[in-house]
Amino acid sequence: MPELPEVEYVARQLHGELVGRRIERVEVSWPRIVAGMAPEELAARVAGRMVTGIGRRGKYLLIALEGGETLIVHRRMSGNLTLAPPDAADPYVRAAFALDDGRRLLYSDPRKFGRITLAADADLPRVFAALGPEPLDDETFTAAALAARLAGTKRPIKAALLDQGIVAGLGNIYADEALFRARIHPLRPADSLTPSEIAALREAIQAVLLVGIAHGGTTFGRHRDVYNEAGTNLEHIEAYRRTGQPCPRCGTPIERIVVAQRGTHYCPHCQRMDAN
DNA sequence: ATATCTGCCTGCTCGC
DNA sequence: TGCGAGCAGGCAGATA
Repeated sequence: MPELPEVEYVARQLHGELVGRRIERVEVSWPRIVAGMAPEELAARVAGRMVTGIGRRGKYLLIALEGGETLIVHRRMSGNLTLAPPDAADPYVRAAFALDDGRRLLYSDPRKFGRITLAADADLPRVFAALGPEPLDDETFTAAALAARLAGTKRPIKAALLDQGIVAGLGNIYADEALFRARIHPLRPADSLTPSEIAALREAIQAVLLVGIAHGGTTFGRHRDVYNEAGTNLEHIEAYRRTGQPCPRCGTPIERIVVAQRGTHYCPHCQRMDAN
């Protein structure tokens, strides 16, 4: 699933490919992909505009357009953004952006969970008001800030990490990886973490995200980059979906439990319920 | 208000 | 071998 690293990697690629290009036309083949307005309205407001910048907030990809509006793309479970050659036949394309150089930026999504919308730049702070800090921003994502958001909630720490209001951009893969790296049991009540554990968790979150970005993201299922290439970060995954396989640190078989309705993978030896 | 549950979707895996 | 059931899971919206 596309999480922060998968979105960030694609954002960096798109920066080089799209900035300065003009979007001449938008074709939507699955109307519900467009959120907040009719597909025809989005198409009309985007057509003819030049791309002025690419950004990311949490798992949201931002395509800034001249005229003060920004396309917001969320790939959810199975969405990909690719610059396909003209003959590419993909039955899952839900929207296509025709560029002024003849290429097309395709949004492909079998599950149809993804969403594309358009917002005025002035409204972006309000659109993302509920999102927590960017985990790779050292100014806002401090140990103190993380501690403050975890205080007062007894939810399992795994559930808290999946809450985009606590920290933006983590999904099931990198939440499991961060907890494994920080040696924290996923069921630990969020408000029971010690200051040193919170500091370790913060470091672990940043580390697993940076490793993910460096390897083009984790391709477990369908994630592809802009050039339709799979990411190679699966080789660096230590816990997620490794049920029964040996822990890279101690050799104990990785276990799978369900936390907050989601498959959760951890080492029962390295990640104990009692605080370290 | 906060925390948990349901629906959205379809490709894939598993068991009979 | 074929087929149906169940799983995967981010997020909006509903419910407790």
